[in-house]
Amino acid sequence: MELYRERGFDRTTVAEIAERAGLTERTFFRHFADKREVLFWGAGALQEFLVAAVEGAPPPLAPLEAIAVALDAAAADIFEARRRFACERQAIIAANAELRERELIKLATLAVALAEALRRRGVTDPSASLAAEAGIAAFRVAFERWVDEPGTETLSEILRASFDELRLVTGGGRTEARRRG
Amino acid sequence: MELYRERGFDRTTVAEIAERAGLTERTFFRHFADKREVLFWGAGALQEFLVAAVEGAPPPLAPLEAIAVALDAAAADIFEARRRFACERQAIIAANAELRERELIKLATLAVALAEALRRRGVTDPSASLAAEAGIAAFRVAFERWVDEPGTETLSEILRASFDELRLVTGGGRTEARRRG
DNA sequence: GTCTATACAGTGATAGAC
DNA sequence: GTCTATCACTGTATAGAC
Repeated sequence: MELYRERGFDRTTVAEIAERAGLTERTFFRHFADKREVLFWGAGALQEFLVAAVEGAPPPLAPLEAIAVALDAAAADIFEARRRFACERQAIIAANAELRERELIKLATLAVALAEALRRRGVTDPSASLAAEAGIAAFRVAFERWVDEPGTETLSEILRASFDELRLVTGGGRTEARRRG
Repeated sequence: MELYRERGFDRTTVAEIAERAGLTERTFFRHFADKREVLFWGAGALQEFLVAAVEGAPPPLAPLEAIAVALDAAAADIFEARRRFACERQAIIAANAELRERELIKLATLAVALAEALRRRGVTDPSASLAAEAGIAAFRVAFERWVDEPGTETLSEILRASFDELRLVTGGGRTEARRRG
């Protein structure tokens, strides 16, 4: 992370990382499948957290609501406490195309896992996939705003607004007829 | 494409591609930024088509409906005629993690472009981003089913069903109360 | 015996100089 | 278009820790 921040991702060699960590290059690759993976360490734990939250959501909740509840819990319990780290990490990722690719595949994997969790709740496909994908989209939009804007709004709050917008935008037929509330 | 199909993406070297095409390795990299980009040639044209379709959609259409109309046009005018090619290409991509990453970034780029097109229609953010992302999710789900199932259903038909499901799944409050129709 | 690290020697994608 | 360097990543053989 230090090196990536200091000189940028592609100006950093694995040899340098290994040296600063006091390890050999080969050992680095034993811990991380590739140079990018360093930045995606927490992804596994986050996914487990969210899957458990979806599975544990109150039974009467509709698919998208179960996803919303899970993401909201992650926002409050995981992200809020690590805002500075999340911002730095996001800056590094945003500056590099390869890293953005990896980020997208992590989110796509997450969506697949959440769809599976929904199926375990009895939701059938394609509803399960669509709810998971749409929920992740709402999260991404919220996360971006949270990271970009220095405001005092919590991720939870932004996330709820994002889900409201999602329901609005997919809800109506012609024109923006409905109103929030 | 031949080589990727014959021996797989990562068992194919750029030297081999260049040789079969009667070019030097360096020339290959003059045409394609990297080894993967070969498979994503049409992406630019598709994006232009969709952006134009969104901008040209009837003004009273709500954001998601404009996206749906555009994707439907692409399904009928572009994809349906190239089903065999689409399937082969998808098989190559599905078999390789790096290629799946590239595919996702292309779709994400497309979503951003469609969101911009919506903004040009007067839709504000985050509605524009959410409609674009949700629409792309519906398309992806439909495309997968079209490619995987050997049925006679057209992509258009599957796509419409996918959008119906999306509206359903994001529409209700608790439980799957509403019914299709 | 299993786990974790190292040393060493490639292969092949990609960038730069000309 | 050619030549060449860099560097991510892999295969394999080996050795200490528990």
